[in-house]
Amino acid sequence: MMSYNFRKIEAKWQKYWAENGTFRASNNSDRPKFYALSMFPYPSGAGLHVGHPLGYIATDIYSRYKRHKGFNVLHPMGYDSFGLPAEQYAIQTGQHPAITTENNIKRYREQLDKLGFSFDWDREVRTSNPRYYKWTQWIFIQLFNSWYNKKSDKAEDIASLIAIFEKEGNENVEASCDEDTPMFSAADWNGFSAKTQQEILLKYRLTYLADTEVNWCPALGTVLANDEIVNGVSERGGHPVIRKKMTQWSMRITAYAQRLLDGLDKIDWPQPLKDSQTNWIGRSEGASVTFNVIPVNGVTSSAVEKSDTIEVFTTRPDTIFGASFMTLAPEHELVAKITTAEQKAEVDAYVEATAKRSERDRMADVKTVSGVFTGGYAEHPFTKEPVPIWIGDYVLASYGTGAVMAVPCGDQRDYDFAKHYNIPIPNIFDGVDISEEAFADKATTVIANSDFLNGLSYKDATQKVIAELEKIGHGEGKINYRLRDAVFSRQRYWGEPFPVYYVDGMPQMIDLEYLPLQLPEVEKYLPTETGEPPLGNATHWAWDARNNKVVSNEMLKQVQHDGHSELDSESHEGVYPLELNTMPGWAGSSQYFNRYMDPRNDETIFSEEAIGYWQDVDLYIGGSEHATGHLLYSRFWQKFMFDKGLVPKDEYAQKLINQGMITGTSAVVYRVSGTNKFVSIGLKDKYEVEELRVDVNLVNVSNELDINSLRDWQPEYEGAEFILEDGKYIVGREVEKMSKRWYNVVNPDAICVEYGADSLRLYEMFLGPLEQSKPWNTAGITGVHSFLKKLWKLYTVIEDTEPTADNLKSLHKTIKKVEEDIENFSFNTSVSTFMICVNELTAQKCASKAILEPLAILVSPYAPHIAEELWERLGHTESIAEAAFPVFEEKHLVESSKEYPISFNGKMRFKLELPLDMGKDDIEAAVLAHEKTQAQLQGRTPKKVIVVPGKIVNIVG
RNA sequence: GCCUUGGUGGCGGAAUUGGUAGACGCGCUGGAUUCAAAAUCCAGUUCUUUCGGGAGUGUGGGUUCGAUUCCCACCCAAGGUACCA
Repeated sequence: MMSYNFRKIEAKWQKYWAENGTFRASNNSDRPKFYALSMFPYPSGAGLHVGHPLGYIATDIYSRYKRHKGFNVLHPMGYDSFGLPAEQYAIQTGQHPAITTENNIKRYREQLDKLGFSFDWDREVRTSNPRYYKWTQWIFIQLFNSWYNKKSDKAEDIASLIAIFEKEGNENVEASCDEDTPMFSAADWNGFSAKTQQEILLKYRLTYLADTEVNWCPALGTVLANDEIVNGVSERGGHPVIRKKMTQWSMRITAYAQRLLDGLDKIDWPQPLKDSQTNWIGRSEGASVTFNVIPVNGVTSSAVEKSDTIEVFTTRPDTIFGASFMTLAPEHELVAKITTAEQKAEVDAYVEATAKRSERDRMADVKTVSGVFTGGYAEHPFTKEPVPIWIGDYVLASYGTGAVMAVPCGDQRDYDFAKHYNIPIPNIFDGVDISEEAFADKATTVIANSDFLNGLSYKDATQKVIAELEKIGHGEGKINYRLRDAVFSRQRYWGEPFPVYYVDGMPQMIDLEYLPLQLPEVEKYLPTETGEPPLGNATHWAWDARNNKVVSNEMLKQVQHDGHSELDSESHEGVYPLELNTMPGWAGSSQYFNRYMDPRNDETIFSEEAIGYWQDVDLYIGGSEHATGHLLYSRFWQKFMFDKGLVPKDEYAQKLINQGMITGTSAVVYRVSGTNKFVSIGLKDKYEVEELRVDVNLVNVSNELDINSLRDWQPEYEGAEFILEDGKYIVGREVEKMSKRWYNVVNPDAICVEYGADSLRLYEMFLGPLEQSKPWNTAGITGVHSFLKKLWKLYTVIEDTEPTADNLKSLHKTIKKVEEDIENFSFNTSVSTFMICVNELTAQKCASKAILEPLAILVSPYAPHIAEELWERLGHTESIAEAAFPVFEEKHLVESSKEYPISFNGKMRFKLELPLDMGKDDIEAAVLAHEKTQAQLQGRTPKKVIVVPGKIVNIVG
């Protein structure tokens, strides 16, 4: 038999699988279904590094295992191919993002193919493919045409809302809607103009237009995310950033806050991930309380009206009698109104200063207490005492109502504020000292100095005060969520276009049959000179609503408006401007898992048969960095789809696993300061040195640097001198994130060439538990590689002989362990188990087909190429992929004797072989009679002897 | 600060319901084979030791015949989150 030629074997079977469609999944089968999914990648220009396939390998092992177990397995792969890097590249080079993306996908595909995954490539999706994003646009339209009915607790068609409005107005409607939605009767509704009706409906739709405050960078012409801003200026370029209101599409995800929270109990997802979603949603129970603003004599801003109120949300309504002031966010709409003449200058200055700070800045600076008194007062709803109104930037406009009733004795922030500005701190807790800090322990709270709440606990007082508030019409129990509606517009080119055009400023959806609305070509990928998004550069970007097609912008009449030229939507009979924003990155990934079920369907997003058969994802593996992004938005869309009766499950992934990060092991060289001399690590302490990273690929297993290759690597090393130890240059090692800047990125390609995909797959699993992050060190791969060579050797002779008892024991031990491991996603321990098994069978000189055949199947999910080759060698003509998983039989593991560990006070001191059927007393006698026992005891009499038959003997004394 | 996860040899890690700590692999040491190297094979490899043994799973306590495993307090690291009313 030839040696293990993995290159030939792997190429052979990869070709075989592709040609035979081995992993093509059918949408109907008598076999039970199993849907295994890995998060699809963004195809970046850098290609895959060894960290990427970790999750894919795990999913692949599980998929292959399930196939052996008789399941009809769906295991698809695709690309999240809209995104910023391709657009950034286009801005720099002018190359169309579609071309960049296509090239990157090609490279990804080549790399993935080399790793031997059992993907059903016939089902590949790409979010940037019009045939795919047609359905992203379609879902957007579904959301637009829906509202959330809190009575039925689900999304309903907007038509049902209109019907209610026509019949009874909105008084009895309980819906998730904008805060500023006015009340109207049926008569009002029917009297509204069509445009007004549209405006009102927009306040209810699940996707809607709203003025949202964003971080606008005028120099870059785009909105920046919080983490793209550093110290108030853009991270790229250092341009100033301002807070600006922009009209943007939003997703009413808040409607689903409670259901997103409740759903977490039903799914088997990692606890940390559930926790971060729970925190993100941020449910808090409390009450909303309304304070009337007191008109003050001598207020220049006599705008204050009797009816002006401040609504606050509090989780501690029980402490309402301790409220000694109120604090509004500087942005609060009432600030200007209630500020008195004396305070105006100070307040204005404060408001302006706050506006300059980014939200992130404000939040990072927790220590500084700052605020200004407005001069205004509110009336305490119970005591009717005036309560001074302050503004302070510790109150965030975006949370709750942007106003708090400050109870300094019970809240540390309020306490600090009150201390700083000498505001009284009334104590409303019984027997508690608040001279040093606030008292916030709910559990031991006893209310005092609080009228009808005196003597009550937190719980009772809360209940009572809410009832009283409701009675006097000053508040009610309320649940508040931190979760905010998600902004869905991006001022970018490379994303899904909205299927939206505007008539008289009101958004209109393009009819389903004319989708997809394809991304237009543009000359430049930057914002326009007038600050419009890149799509504003398109010359062919207007909607002809009569012929239902995109037409040239020239069809739109230009009119003068407010002194500058604007598109007039009334012109040219039925030609209207199209939306210029595009959808965000998470749009395409929010339903891709369902689309895989029926990816070539152009009639519907997926057929009822397909979704009816596959139902949901059984196993989803991906990175934890998506915890509060993709994994929350996709749950939201799924619940919406469920409400619409489009999917049978309201949670799409039953089980989810986060694979850990693979960190890189950087190589460090030490340059003697001010010279071009490099000193080996063992000698570095004798010099003053700087640490520099060099390419890890220049270093061998023993941390020895290949100096000649280093000289070629970068010009700065060409003339370098090296101070060696024992004739070698030894580098230092540093474990850090795998990244180009540390030169520690390891590509799978070279490893596949040198050791093969099976070695790489095994090694990635062998590194450690799937969920944990662990350092990569290519050196260790020789261990699994030589295991594969030993495995190969084991099949040199194959005979039809009866297996020995030892053979069977080795095999069945392995079956049991490997099966348990796969079920528990403990793939690292399986690899050890295989090694042990092969070592044992080799020692036993096993050649029995009855052992080697099932062993090949066991190995096949992990190292599929070699398994196929061995399977063929065993005489099979069909792929091993569908071979039945071996069945574990206990009888082969039954032992007749046990090597008992004999411990003294819990410490094992020696071992003693005894029959397993020996009784407790006999064991005790045998152990006590043993000479080593006597030596241990040194004449003492044991106080106690614990015998656990089949396990252990412990002697106390 | 809060939440979560983790802390075991030189390194990655194992120990499934409390029962032989360090499986398996890397690296290292010695040996065989070889003209030599690679590859392969064999032996050893937690620390300590007066070679009998003793200590040992981040630290300190506790429960137990027995604790890496359970409980309490603390320390450290990684990730998430943060003036959330």
